[in-house]
Formats: sequence, C-alpha cells, structure tokens
Amino acid sequence: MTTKAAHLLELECLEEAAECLKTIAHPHRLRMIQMLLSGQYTVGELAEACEIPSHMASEHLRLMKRCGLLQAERDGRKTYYSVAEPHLCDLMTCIEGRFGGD
Amino acid sequence: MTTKAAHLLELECLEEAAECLKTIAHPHRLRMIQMLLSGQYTVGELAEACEIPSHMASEHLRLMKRCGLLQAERDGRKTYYSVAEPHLCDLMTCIEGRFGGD
DNA sequence: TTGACATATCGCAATGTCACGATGTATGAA
DNA sequence: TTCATACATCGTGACATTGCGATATGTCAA
Repeated sequence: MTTKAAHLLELECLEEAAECLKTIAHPHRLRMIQMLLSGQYTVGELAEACEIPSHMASEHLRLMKRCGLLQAERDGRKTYYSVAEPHLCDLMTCIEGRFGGD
Repeated sequence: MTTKAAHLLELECLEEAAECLKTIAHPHRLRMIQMLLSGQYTVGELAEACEIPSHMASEHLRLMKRCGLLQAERDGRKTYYSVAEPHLCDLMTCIEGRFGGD
C-alpha cells in the first residue's frame, strides 16, 4: 500500500537527526558554525563574534562537540574549535540558500 | 559566485533559520516532511505513519504550517497537507545523506 | 609563588517544549 | 435532526533548554 514509504528513514535515524538539528537550531550556534566552516577559531573569538560572554560560547561549543559536529584542540591557554562533521557544509549551504539569498 | 564564501548571515536571518530548524528538529515532524515530499497526505495518514494520535499530528502540522514549511487544503472533512517551502527537499537530502547511510 | 588570562563547569530561575486528555468545530451520512 | 468522522484547539503537568552569575580548572609570565 504505502510503497512510497520504502525510502523513508527509520524512526531511530530520524531521532538522531532531530537531535542534531536541535543542537544546530540556535542563532549563536549557527553563527559559530558559519565561522568555523572557514577555519578554526578560539572560544573567545567566537564569543566576541556572537557578542556573548565566553563562558556561554563555551557551553554552546560543548553541546556541538558532544554530538560530533565540532572538535576541539587545546593550545596553551586557548582552545581552537573546528568542524568535525563534513555534512555541516552542505547543510549550511541549504540554510544560506533559504535565508540568505532570497 | 562573486560574493565571498565566508560572508556571514545577519543575526536576524540566523534567528529565523534557527526558528525553522527548531521546528523541523523532531522525529515525527521529519517523518511527515519526508512523506509530504512525495505528495500530499491527510492528518490521519500522517498520524498513522508516525503512530501517534491524530490530534498530536495536527499540532505538529500546525507548527510547520505556521513557519511556512507546509500548507493545508481542506476537502470536506479531510485536510490535505503538502510542502510549501521548496528548500525542504534540499534540506532533507542533506539529512538523508548524513543519517541515512550510516 | 602570585596574578592575569582563557576556558570550563556549576546552580538556579525563567522560559519553552512535549505528550496527553478533554473539548470544540466543521462536515457528511443516516 | 442525530450521530460519527476528521481535524483543531485548550489546559496541564512533566521535562528540557536557556541565560547568567559564580566558581573552578588549567596555562603562562613575572
């Protein structure tokens, strides 16, 4: 009957996807991701760009690192974050196409 | 393209994008979107596919309609929902590419 | 060592989201 | 009309998220 359903993702996958999207769905986190797609930045740099205190940026970055979107590398007192999930680039392109170009 | 690849979206746009992503970031809603990308369905059909009561499906659909992702068309007692935002297809392709293959 | 800096974590209150039952509103059939 | 169907909305309690101050950890320089 519902042969269209053949290509549907399992609910389990959708839950994982929803978890990831929920993590991305925040203006400051989107801004951070946009910056990190062009290179690595420190917590302080990302915080300044978002105009939020660094300890809040740190918390956002922790959440995105937890679900595999970002990775962190420590260098002395500074922590450099960078993109760990290559699909983030495509996803951001989609978002920019919808909310930036029209 | 002529514009710089690293150009950032305004925070205002990012807030709108985050709002939209937050709406999508739910397993049942993702399932509904996946179905609706292949045609229109009634509230009852979508509810059955998600194995949830129809009044909960109705609520999910209302939220997605509110932010312009879906549209509704009434036919007698039934309400057919369909995709209103063409970018949803690209977005879903991204999600399937990330979460469908692993 | 002390002190400043960069980042991380804790605790809490405000807010938001979710599922759920109950109720409301149309529509069509009997 | 009465009734069942299909959908929409309301109210509530449980739970998660957010922002923010306070605090903790780790690093470097003097």
